[in-house]
Amino acid sequence: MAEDTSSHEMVGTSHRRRRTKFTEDQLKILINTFNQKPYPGYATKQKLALEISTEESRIQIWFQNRRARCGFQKRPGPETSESSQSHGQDQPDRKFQSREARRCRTVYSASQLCTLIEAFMKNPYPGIDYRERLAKEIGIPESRVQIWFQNRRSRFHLQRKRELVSLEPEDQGKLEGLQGAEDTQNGTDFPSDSHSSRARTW
DNA sequence: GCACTAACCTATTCACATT
DNA sequence: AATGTGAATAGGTTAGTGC
Repeated sequence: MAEDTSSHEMVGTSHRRRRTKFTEDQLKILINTFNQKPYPGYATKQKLALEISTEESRIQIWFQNRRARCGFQKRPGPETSESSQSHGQDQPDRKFQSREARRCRTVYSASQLCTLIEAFMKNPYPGIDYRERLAKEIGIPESRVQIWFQNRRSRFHLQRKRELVSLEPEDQGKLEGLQGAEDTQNGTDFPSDSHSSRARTW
């Protein structure tokens, strides 16, 4: 109970969301659903969220963590069902998975993207407070902002990898050295203030 | 301290629209 | 068909909470 968004006043790098405490009843419902459907679709998650009065994104995280704890290690596989034998080695149980529909794809307007990109260039690891502010500003749920940042960072990393591969060996050395040096959060160097050259293909 | 677990991360894949 | 990108996933780490 030490939280509350004012405990640290920070630039936004790592201020986490307040930890959710599920009640016994909530957990009962979650576990029950999990036992029947470890990979619920969006509709199920929404319904659950309503039922136990929490956000859908919390349900999503709970299922992720639960699967990890329960040792799930196979995706349910694309809903092609019978067709994917090529790598269908040892699906645990291919019953429950005529996969339910995903959340509808969010379509961002140009101005929303502009705001997001600008924010990303300032800070690729925004804390909960900043994400919420941003979400409010552009009128989309905070969970979407979080996912957008995740995808953006991933693609940034990917882009950098590709660059490294295409560089001369000597330049690679330089770059790698640099990386090690300014490594911030997770072993990466993001543009902290000025984004470099390519910002727009992804 | 330690165990448990929500929150968060990267890397990868899926899915679908656009080019 | 290739590309771009939001959504979902596995698997890992960080950190709050309760004992």
